[in-house]
Amino acid sequence: MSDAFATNHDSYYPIGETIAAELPTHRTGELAALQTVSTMSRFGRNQTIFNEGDDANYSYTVVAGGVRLCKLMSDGRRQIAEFLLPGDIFGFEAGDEHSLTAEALSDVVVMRCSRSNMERISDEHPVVRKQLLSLLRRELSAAQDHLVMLGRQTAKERVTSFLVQLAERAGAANGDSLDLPMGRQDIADYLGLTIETVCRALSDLKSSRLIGIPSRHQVTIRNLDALEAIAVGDE
Amino acid sequence: MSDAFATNHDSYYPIGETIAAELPTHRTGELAALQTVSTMSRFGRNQTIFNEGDDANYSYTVVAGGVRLCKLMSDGRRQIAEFLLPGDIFGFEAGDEHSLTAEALSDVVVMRCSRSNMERISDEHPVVRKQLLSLLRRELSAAQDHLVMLGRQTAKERVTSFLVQLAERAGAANGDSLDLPMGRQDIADYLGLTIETVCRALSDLKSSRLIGIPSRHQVTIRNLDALEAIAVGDE
DNA sequence: CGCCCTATTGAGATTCATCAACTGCGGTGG
DNA sequence: CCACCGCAGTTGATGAATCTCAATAGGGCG
Repeated sequence: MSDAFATNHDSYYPIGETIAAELPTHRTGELAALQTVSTMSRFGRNQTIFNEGDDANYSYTVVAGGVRLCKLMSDGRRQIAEFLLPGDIFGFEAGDEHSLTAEALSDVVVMRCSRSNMERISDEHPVVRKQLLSLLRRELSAAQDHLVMLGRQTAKERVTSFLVQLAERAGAANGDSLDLPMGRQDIADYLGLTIETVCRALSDLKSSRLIGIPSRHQVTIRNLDALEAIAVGDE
Repeated sequence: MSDAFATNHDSYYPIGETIAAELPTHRTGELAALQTVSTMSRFGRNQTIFNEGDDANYSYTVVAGGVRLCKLMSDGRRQIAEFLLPGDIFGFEAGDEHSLTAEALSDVVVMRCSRSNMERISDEHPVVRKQLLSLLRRELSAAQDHLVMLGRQTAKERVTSFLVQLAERAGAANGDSLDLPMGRQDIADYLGLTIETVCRALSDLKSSRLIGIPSRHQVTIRNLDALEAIAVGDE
């Protein structure tokens, strides 16, 4: 879980377009205002961005790469709460401390915005404020779906739901391939399963011809309808 | 799950103190402003307050009794996301629709506030706005803890964590008794277990003398430290 | 080419779910 | 006042799903 090679570069950007150009606008939308007061940072694979319990001085937006947000139990058990892709915002906390640990799934570029700037901007711009509120509620709603998955779905249903989620997020259809920026262990920790169970479920879907697995980090959707049916429990 | 006897009475209150007096102030705090534009309603045990997918025209505050928020799968599997006690706010949604179903655990009294009033007040009062934001973030943080429970804890740990949560919420110490307004099936659906497994775990804790079970709806805390240790996985 | 890391597959152990019987309590009515 | 009924909870026996442990495979990189 440790990574020696990773280093962390900060670089100050003037303002605006260069950064904005890299962001999928459908996700960040009007939060663009934040970019004007943000700093770019870079993290290597498996590097920690912040730990649960750290002072929550900054919020972040993913620019490139992927991030996982997780909780660790004292004996090492891990639960991943969320995978973040470009455009996603994280580290925007209730209290003084981060409630989750953030780690880079792959090499990742993030924009960092200080808490005070965040608050100032959201006080000044009702639009930004509403967006942040709406962001939180969407996250809450996503967490609730995640609860159903962990509490009431079988292993196969969880893995399938996960793939369907990714497919929807990417707007993928039959024949398209999905990128899996995370490893199998990450998927297992997101789904509350072991890595072996995840593998078996994937192999199973593959031999049923619902998916293809051209490489470790790619899955081809072959029959999205069937996957959606399995995800909801219609065998 | 259907209940014939339950009926629903609405009654308009003038303003203020009579209602405020019934509320535990530590929870609602300055959200008191909402009370001035709220309506009181009453629901019987197991009665539905709103369904997932219903138009989210109102937000609610529990005044007396308990409420469960849950998700249902098409085949009847149920996951309870949250139990609400007096002072808790719910039904404050991201989109046009409620993302969860709300049902009365017992006979319950709620204050209802229209979405438009809610938005107007939160636009006019920065304090209320910040409180709602903070409320959402606390809920999100609670949901994340719930994810760990469902994804990574054993049955015994889950049941124990649940009791510890209740004890903390009630500020209970060794020797104190907790009220369990919900039934065993509700607990099971909250913890992602079956009713039998919940029973066995409770019986187990009882025979280890960590708790007492004077009645169906009460649990006596005998050794909170030991319970907390089990909840975290220190056998 | 060979090593290392990740993923996959296999066999046996364990936890929890399922199915079924029984208990205890509160309410109702004789 | 007591007997019966019904529901919620508890306990027991069995089985299935998933975890654990172990061996094997595959891909990228020095």
